[in-house]
Amino acid sequence: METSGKQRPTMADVAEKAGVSRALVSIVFRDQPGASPQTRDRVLRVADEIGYRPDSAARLLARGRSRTLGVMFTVRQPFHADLVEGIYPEAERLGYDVLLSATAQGRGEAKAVEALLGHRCEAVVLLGPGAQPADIDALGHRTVAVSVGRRVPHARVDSVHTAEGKGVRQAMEHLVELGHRGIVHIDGGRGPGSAERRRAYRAAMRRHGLEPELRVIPGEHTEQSGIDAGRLLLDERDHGRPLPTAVLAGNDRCAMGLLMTLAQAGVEVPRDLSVVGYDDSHLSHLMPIGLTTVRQDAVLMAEYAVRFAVERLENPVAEPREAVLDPKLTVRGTSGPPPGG
Amino acid sequence: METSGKQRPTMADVAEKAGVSRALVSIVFRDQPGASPQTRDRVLRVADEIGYRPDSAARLLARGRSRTLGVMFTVRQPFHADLVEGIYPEAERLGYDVLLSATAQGRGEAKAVEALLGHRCEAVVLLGPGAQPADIDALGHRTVAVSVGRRVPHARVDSVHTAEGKGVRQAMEHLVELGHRGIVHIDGGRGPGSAERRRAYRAAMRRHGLEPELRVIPGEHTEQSGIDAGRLLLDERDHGRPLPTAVLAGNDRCAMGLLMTLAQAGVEVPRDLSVVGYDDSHLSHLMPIGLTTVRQDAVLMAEYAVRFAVERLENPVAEPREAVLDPKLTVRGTSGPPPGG
DNA sequence: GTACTCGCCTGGAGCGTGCTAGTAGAGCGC
DNA sequence: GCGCTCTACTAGCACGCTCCAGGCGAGTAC
Repeated sequence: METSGKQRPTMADVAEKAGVSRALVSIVFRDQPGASPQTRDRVLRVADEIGYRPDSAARLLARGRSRTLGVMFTVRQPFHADLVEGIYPEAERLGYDVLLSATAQGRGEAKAVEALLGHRCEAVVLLGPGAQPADIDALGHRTVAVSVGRRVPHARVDSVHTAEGKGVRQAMEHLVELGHRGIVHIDGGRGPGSAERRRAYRAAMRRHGLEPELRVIPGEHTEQSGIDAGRLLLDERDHGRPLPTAVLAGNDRCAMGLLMTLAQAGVEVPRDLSVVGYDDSHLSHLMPIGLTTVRQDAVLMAEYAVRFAVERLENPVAEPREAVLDPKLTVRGTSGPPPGG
Repeated sequence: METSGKQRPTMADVAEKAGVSRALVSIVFRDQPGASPQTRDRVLRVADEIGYRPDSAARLLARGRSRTLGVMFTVRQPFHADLVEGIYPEAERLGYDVLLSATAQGRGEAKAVEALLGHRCEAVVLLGPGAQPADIDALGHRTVAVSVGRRVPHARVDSVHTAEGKGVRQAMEHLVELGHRGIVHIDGGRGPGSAERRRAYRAAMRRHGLEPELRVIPGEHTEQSGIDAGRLLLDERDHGRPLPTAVLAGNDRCAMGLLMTLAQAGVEVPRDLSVVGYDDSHLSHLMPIGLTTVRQDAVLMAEYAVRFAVERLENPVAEPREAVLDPKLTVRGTSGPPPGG
């Protein structure tokens, strides 16, 4: 079997071998009317035989449109993985191709987006973008863009996110009902949704008359942040300050870091301390007792994002839209009544 | 500011505005000799002004080569994230573009690879492929392919993996030296490298005269698998069978699941039980006490993979190559002397 | 002077598709 | 016979770029 060095077969090859014109092959492959069933069959058979596969570059160049959606994401965010898994099927359903571009060390968001645009993506879906609102707005002017997990108020982009306030409120109600008063929040810094979550936490504490107990530990959406916060709390305990009875983490990753630190220090969850996360990424199910968390429906968010992008492509002048999904508290094993309660 | 409906600017636009030919613009953008510094400047300035960005589809179509590497990966594998982060810079260094295609629910490896080939990737890098060797071989005949983390003995693909046996051996020496005898292995099922790791575990147990203690718990490379194994062990303990004193997990994810289960059950690591992982993915650093694990150098593996792909593109008839990297045991906090030792 | 090289630049032929306009042939009504 | 429609098909340009074969002017060697 001859192997390499071969040119990949083109439409012309198929056309010649099937004894038809290139245009006819094109028609067959686009599933358009204008070819008899017999010819259709023959063309497809020949194509399969010689291993022909339409060249998306040429195709893309020829028709004006690429029908491709670019997705910018961060490799290490489990929640992004959930979103990506949701984006693929919905895009396929609407006849769009998906191109992924990851941010990474030495490859910032700008670079990742450039790569997507260079590949002629018609729209860009940004998963939890950390860029300045002004930059996002600028991008929205250059192309169709959708921000997922972060609202960008006055920018020319659609956005999909959850009602952060509502989610936090549910979590706080849950904890307060269990009897908690000393509830600490580890926040997500400049991460998507953090500001809203922080605000809602503060409001909930005030509403329940717990203002004296209000405390926000600065953090970010990483495991390390949870670990750091955990160490801080344990350290303080060793110096006389009692542990809070519950912690509302910035997201699941942060909660996981915290849980590990606590476990290693012999603090039993939820007996000694309750922990609530945010996202309901796949991580949450992994804990043997399960992480109590605020569920953001990744699949639904992904579907909205794709649909927004596609619809805006069809009607570019529409006003920016915003989908605000209802989060839902998912009570699992890491929350319970406070020690003395 | 006018926004949408605009055609994206082309080379011709830049050429006209700069008062030169299209070919000259092309030269400037490819950074090739044949343009004076002044002209170069002017062209670049004009291009920037009108927001020109070379169209990679057209570019790709025009030169025969796409200079694009396709990467198939699994969104949820942290180690893949590490690899992807290593692939980007190396590919860029060698002048290649990177396209990612994820496997996901309802999107198998075949589909992911098809997408890459449709986009004219010259080579495909498979991260931990689970496909049949025959299929991988077939792919290797159709295009340049590199398998990472899994050797595919008689196939026409290059591969990069670590000397699994060596890594396991180091881990086992470490545990035995600490005084462990009851060492259990949770294996990785059909996951990449699992067979070799399992074999090396068995050999090591025999070599140290621990054959009676030899035990392999079937698993896979997921957190869930670690959780299940942990539950199994705890369950057995409750029915009288003593816990092993050490567990060699199939990979880090598995180890993490196990650790969580243990922590929740009050089993203290490493006092009551030592745990060793495999991969040294970012997870490992996250534990407060750190996970003892066998380090696979993701960056180095990524570099090899990219280089193999590129070199084979230049010389397609070369014999398949195999890079076997030395893993290195990284002792952190989850391993220590056995309870009675 | 001629002959040559060298640096800077242009014209035009592709690359593999999509798509529009058009053709050949069959069928039908008159 | 003619004119019409309909199906099955084809010719050829366009897409935005690369790259090759030059061209033009200035410098250099003889």
